[in-house]
Amino acid sequence: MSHTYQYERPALTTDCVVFGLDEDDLKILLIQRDIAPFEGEWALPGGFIRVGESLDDCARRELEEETGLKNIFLEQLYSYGEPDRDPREHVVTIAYYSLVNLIEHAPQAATDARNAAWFALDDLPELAFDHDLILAKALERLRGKVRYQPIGFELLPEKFTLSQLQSLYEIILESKIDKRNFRKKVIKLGILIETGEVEQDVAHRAARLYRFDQKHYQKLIQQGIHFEI
Amino acid sequence: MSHTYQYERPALTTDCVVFGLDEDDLKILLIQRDIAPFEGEWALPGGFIRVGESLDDCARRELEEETGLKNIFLEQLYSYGEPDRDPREHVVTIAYYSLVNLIEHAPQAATDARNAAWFALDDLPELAFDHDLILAKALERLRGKVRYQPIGFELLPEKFTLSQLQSLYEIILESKIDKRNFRKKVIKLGILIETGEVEQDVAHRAARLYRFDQKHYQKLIQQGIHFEI
DNA sequence: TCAAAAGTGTTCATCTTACACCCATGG
DNA sequence: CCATGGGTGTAAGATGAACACTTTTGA
Repeated sequence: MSHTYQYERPALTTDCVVFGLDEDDLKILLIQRDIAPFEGEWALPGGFIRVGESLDDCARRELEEETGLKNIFLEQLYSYGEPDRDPREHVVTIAYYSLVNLIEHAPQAATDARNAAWFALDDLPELAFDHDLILAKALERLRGKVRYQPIGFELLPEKFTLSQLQSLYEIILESKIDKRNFRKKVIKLGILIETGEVEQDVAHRAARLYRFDQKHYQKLIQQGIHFEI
Repeated sequence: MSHTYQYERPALTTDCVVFGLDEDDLKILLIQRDIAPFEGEWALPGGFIRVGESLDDCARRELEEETGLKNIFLEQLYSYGEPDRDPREHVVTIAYYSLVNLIEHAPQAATDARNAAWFALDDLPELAFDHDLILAKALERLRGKVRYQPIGFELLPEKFTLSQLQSLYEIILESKIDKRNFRKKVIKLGILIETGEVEQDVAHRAARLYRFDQKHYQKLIQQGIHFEI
C-alpha cells in the first residue's frame, strides 16, 4: 500500500520534551533509539503523524506508545523544519513539551520494547537529530512560563507543601528564593487551598498540605488578573 | 512528475499574519483567494512548503510572492493540524506572524495577480479555513510580547516620536497610557537614542525624533535585565 | 535533647500611579 | 493670536527585598 502525490512532501512528526521533578533535580525523559539513524543514541519520544490525526493527538499517542505516560499536561512548543535535520530526508517536526510528576508517574522503563530513562539536565547524553535545540527551547519556555502561569503545579503531586512549591521554583529557575517573601506572595495570590492535612512520616515538624485552586485561578484570569511569581 | 511514499502524508503549508500600524489602527494584510476552496474569500498569505526549504524560508518566500513584502520581522507563531481544517485533505500549517511599518511598506496591492488588502482589526471580512483562529493567536502573542520585548519598534519608521511610540502601545493594548509616566519609563529603559532631529511640517511644536538602540538592548538582555512596559 | 524543617512580621527602598500647566510652532 | 500637540515634576500609595527567631516533631 503506497501513496502518490503530485508534489514532493516533507515527512511530518511530533516530538516531546517530557519534564519531571524529583527531590532536587529537573529531569527529562529520553528514549534509546533501536533503529537507524542514530541507532543506540538517546532521543526525544516522538513519531510520525498519521493522516486524519491532530497534532496534539499524535503527540499524546506517541508518548503513550513509547513511554506509557498518558493524561498529562502537554503543550505545543515550536516547529522545526531545517531540511537537513534528519539525514534520511526532509522531516518537519512539531515539538511539544510536557510536565509530569515523578511521584505519580514512576520513572520506570517504557511499556513497549524501547528503553526509556529519566536524565537530570546536568547529566544528559548526546541527543539525536536537533533534539538538543528542541530541549533548549523547551527549557526556555518552561522557565519563562512558570513565572506567570501556574503550570508548575503539574510537576507536583496533587497535595504539596509550600516548601515543595518553593523548591520547584528554585530548581526550575536555578535561584534561591526568600522563604517568607515566597509564602506571602503565593498565599496572597489566592490560588492555593489549605487541605487541613499535614505531611506524614517526616522526621521534623509536619508541613501543611495545599492544593492548587484551578477554579479560582480561572476566575482570576477572566478578570484579567496578572499572576506573577 | 509525481512522488510516492509508503505511508500517507498530510500536506504542509506556512501561513502568515502580517500586522501593520497606521495613524490610529492596527491592520492585517489579507489575500483574496483566486482558487477553490474558499474562492473569492479572504485568507492569510501562505502556501505549500517545498522539500529542501526551511519553514522560515517558506514563510518569507510565500510572503514575497503574494504580497511583495520582504526583509521584514517574522516569527513563528504556532502550528495547526486539525484533520478537517482544509476541506480538500489533511493540511498542516506552520503559522507565522510578521510586523511591518506601513509607511515604508505601502499598503499597495500585491505584486502578482492576487488581490491583497489591509484591513483594520475591527473591520475584518470572514476568513477562509481556520484563519480566524490563527489571527486570534497572533494577536494574543503580539499583545503579550510587545510588553516585554521591543518588537513594537518593527511597526514604526526608523525615526519616531515618543507620542508615536505611546500611540503604538495604546493601539495594540487597547488602553490609555499616562503621557508623563510613559515617557519616564521608556527613557529610563535606556534603549532609545535621541537623534537630535525633530519632526518636519507639523502644525504645532515639532517633536523630537528617537531611534531604537538595538545594540544597547542586546547588552541589557545579556545582563539579564528584565524589560517591561 | 537534638536535629531538621515549618512557620511567622517589620522595615526600608523602589516602583507605580495620579495629576495640570507652560511651551513651541504653523496657520 | 489661536489651535495643536510637545514637554515636564511631585507626592502618595503599593510593591518588593532583606532579614532571624520560635515552634513542632520524630529519632
